[in-house]
Amino acid sequence: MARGSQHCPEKNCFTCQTRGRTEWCVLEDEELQLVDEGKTCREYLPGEVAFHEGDSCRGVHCIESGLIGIRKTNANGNEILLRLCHPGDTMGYRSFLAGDDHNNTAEALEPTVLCFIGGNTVRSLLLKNPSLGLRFLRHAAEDLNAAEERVLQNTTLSVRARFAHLLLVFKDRYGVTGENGELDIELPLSRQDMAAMIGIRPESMSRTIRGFQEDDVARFSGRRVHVPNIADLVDELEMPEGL
Amino acid sequence: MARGSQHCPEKNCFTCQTRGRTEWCVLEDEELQLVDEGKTCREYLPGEVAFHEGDSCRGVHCIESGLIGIRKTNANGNEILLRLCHPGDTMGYRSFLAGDDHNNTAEALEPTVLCFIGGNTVRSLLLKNPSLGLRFLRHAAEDLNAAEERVLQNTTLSVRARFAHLLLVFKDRYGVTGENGELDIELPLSRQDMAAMIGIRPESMSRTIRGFQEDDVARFSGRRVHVPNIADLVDELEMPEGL
DNA sequence: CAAACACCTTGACCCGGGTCAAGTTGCCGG
DNA sequence: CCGGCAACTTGACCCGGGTCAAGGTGTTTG
Repeated sequence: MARGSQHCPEKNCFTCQTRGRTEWCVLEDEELQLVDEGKTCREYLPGEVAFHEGDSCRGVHCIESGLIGIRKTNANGNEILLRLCHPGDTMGYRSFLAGDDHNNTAEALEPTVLCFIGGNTVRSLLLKNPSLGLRFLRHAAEDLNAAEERVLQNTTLSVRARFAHLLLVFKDRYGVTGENGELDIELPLSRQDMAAMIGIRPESMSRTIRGFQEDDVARFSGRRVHVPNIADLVDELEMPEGL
Repeated sequence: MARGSQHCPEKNCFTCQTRGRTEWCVLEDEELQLVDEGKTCREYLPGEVAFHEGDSCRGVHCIESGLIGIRKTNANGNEILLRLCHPGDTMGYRSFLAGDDHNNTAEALEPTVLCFIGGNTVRSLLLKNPSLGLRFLRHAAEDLNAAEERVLQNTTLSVRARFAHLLLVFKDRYGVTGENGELDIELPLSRQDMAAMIGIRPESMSRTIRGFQEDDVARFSGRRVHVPNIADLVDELEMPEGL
């Protein structure tokens, strides 16, 4: 195991770039002070794990910078990548609130700085400021809709359609849209991690990519993707009915 | 469309059998009074729908008695049965809290009585009593874990394993366990609805059932299931590694 | 520079489950 | 008792994606 992890210069919640767009934006200065004093920051290198499935959940993690992948493994050793977490996202709040152990694994996919906020701090904040709870509730509701949507997608759509869908999701955060329906994306993931996101094997990922290139839906070069016409990508979502 | 739906004699929240085990158990008498006065009750016959995907969400529904199936449909017309809701369950709180339209459909699978609680009532309760919000938050967290678990199951397990899993889930609510590992279940669903639960076609459901019978894992007769040995059912979950 | 290692790609093969079509069974209304 | 309809079953066929095995490519390490 790489010895690259380390405590890093403490970050400051008051000047945190992302706070305005997160659950924590509802905190009063006095409450934020509590967070700021109680938190611990740490840097993770790619491949390092912030928490494992089964670890007891002692608080929540907030992403200051970087990229985290949430993985889940089943009894047979199969693994999928459930979702990506970006700066500003708070991780582990569900296990924490449900009073469970962590039920998935958080792994850094890029160099990442996490702030850990202990359970006692979170509990007292929830009591002090009920709107924080409502914020998390709203977030959980949205995540839940996304997860159920995904259950449907994974059981009904073909691999091609699922991959097209994934690219369209990446578009919003990692894509640049050209004037005439063109699209360029800088992929945040390796092929095998993309495969894990849509629940297939790396070999199938390769073949799907090849398929898209043969049909001129998209052109891949390393982590760069060029889509000549977004409409073609959208069409992939509705393939089943060939008429 | 059957004209069987009707307002039914109003139910009383104070004497409701299931309240003690639900989110609403944290309400003070005065608050419960609000719910009781503001709610509307209605009976639904099998096949009737309480709300459709896309309907605007004006409040939450609480199940007094009966059984509800939550369905979700995608753009290509494929449909799955996401989960079942039982007496005491509150439905629609996620769309309500996220401020979205309903994103799935609630259909009665048995004669069912629902109490509808309007959005204004819910909002004022959440403000009055923050622990209600925390209750729902906890519930959402649990649902989310279940949904993510299901994403994993559906993409990694075989149909046999998924069906075995479904039967084991039914065991808790609809099963009677015998002394020597025997198990009898009274299925709450038709075959096609079971198929929809694990994301397969009715034909595959039939074949899977036949497979279980041929291997003496379970015997099916209408909605009655007899499992000679629960251990065999559990083994089905771990098939992939045949060693 | 070479060796080692991860990641990716390709081919050959196979099988689980979807699809289509044709029955069967069971239930309900007249 | 019969006719009609929905749910269920069965068979034949096919194809998408998994699996296994063998390279290829690129990057880090000694």
